[in-house]
Amino acid sequence: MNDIRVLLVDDHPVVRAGLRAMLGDFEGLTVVAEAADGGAALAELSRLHTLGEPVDVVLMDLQMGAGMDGVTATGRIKAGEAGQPAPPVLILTTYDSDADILAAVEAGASGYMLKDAPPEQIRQAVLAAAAGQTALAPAVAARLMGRIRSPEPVLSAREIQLLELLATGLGNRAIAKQLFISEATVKTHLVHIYGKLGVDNRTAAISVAAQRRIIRRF
Amino acid sequence: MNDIRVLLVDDHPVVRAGLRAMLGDFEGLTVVAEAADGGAALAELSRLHTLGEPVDVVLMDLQMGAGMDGVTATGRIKAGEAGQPAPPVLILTTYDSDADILAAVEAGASGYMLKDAPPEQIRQAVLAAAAGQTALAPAVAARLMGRIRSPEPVLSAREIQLLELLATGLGNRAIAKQLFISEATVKTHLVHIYGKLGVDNRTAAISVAAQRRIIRRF
DNA sequence: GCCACGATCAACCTTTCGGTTGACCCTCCG
DNA sequence: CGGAGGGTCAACCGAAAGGTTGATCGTGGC
Repeated sequence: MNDIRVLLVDDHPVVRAGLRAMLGDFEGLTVVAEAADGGAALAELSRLHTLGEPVDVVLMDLQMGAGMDGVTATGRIKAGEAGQPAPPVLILTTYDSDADILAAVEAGASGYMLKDAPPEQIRQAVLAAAAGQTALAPAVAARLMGRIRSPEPVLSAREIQLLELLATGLGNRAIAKQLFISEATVKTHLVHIYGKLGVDNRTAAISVAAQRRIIRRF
Repeated sequence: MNDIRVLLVDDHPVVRAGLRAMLGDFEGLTVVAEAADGGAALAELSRLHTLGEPVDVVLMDLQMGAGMDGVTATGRIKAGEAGQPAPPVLILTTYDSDADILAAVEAGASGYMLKDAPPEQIRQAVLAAAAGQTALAPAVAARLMGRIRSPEPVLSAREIQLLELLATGLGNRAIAKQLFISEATVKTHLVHIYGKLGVDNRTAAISVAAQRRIIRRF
């Protein structure tokens, strides 16, 4: 049986070397290419596709320095920009905030692992992704489960998106412009957010959201 | 001539594997031990010291999940807790905020590299550290120079105190009550804080202060 | 088909915040 | 001694944010 062909996407040479060494030690896995950001990843995928050497799994970081970020890249891969059929994308990143996880899942990622995971867990996730299954880190899975049957009110994806802009210090007008909606809508969302988080102003909302890891920590 | 003996300290197995593979490819370097956090690093150093196999360079991450962070560990190593003479500590991390760099330098680090650096640069830095020299990533060096030329305005203790209450989501009235001062005074302080941080509202102030680690992160 | 719900927008009003000016007191330091 | 700088307070004004009501639209479930 042929090896599972993996593309590594991470802006840190150190991490790429680590994954190469780590995955190379396993039977049945081969790292066929690497990319330092989302744009390079798309190019690599296209190149390999036209060569008739398709990739079985993309292992992708989310934060990528200056280049195209992982969520954007995942969305474009899934849109078929680098050839059909689009390979499964397994996210491998450092953070596990609700915002990151939701964005990745919505972009079409088929798994979400954390970099502090033991090697064997990462290998299992790659195998699962190659088999068309979904693989979530235990911490991530727990977080998603908690979202489903939690007594606490659940924030919608849009509300979380707003919350993140809020945390950068933008005013309502600026947030409205960023999201291409009216200021009135921003205010409506904020009222909902305040209600769900049990606060009554934007700074308190940021504080609570950061503490509950609804948004990425500063 | 004997190899330079390196201790790796990083909470991510992936990163440790990468550094091990990367440094192992170079002549004159040997990774003799690894640790997943500051506490384990101190233990490893002590153990190797009593075995008569001292470490020449410690390669240390700053953010270390749950365990002891890199700055604290560096300080304690330099205090001689893991045996004298204390080996040089080279910081290898993802972030290059002023607060991180300054804290590391003050703790006694003899270098500060970023994880997105090319392998050769990291090798050079390890060699420099082993030789008792200082090695800074270009981006880090530039940042330090910039600080000297135009030193950032310094927040007073009272202003930082205010900033911390601000970050909990309190309004001006509540902050005033908490500090036993009038609301007018709170507003005066806020205007000063905004000026020093280069922002024009309280949420942006929190964002900037958290990023520069003027206040503790959420 | 209808209902629930999220997302969108508008109008209105109250409260808070941001920004300014000017003032007083204290301590540290040259 | 006298200035510099931090901390305190007041009054004022315009801008922004908070809060309410009500409405439309689309999607997904029953």
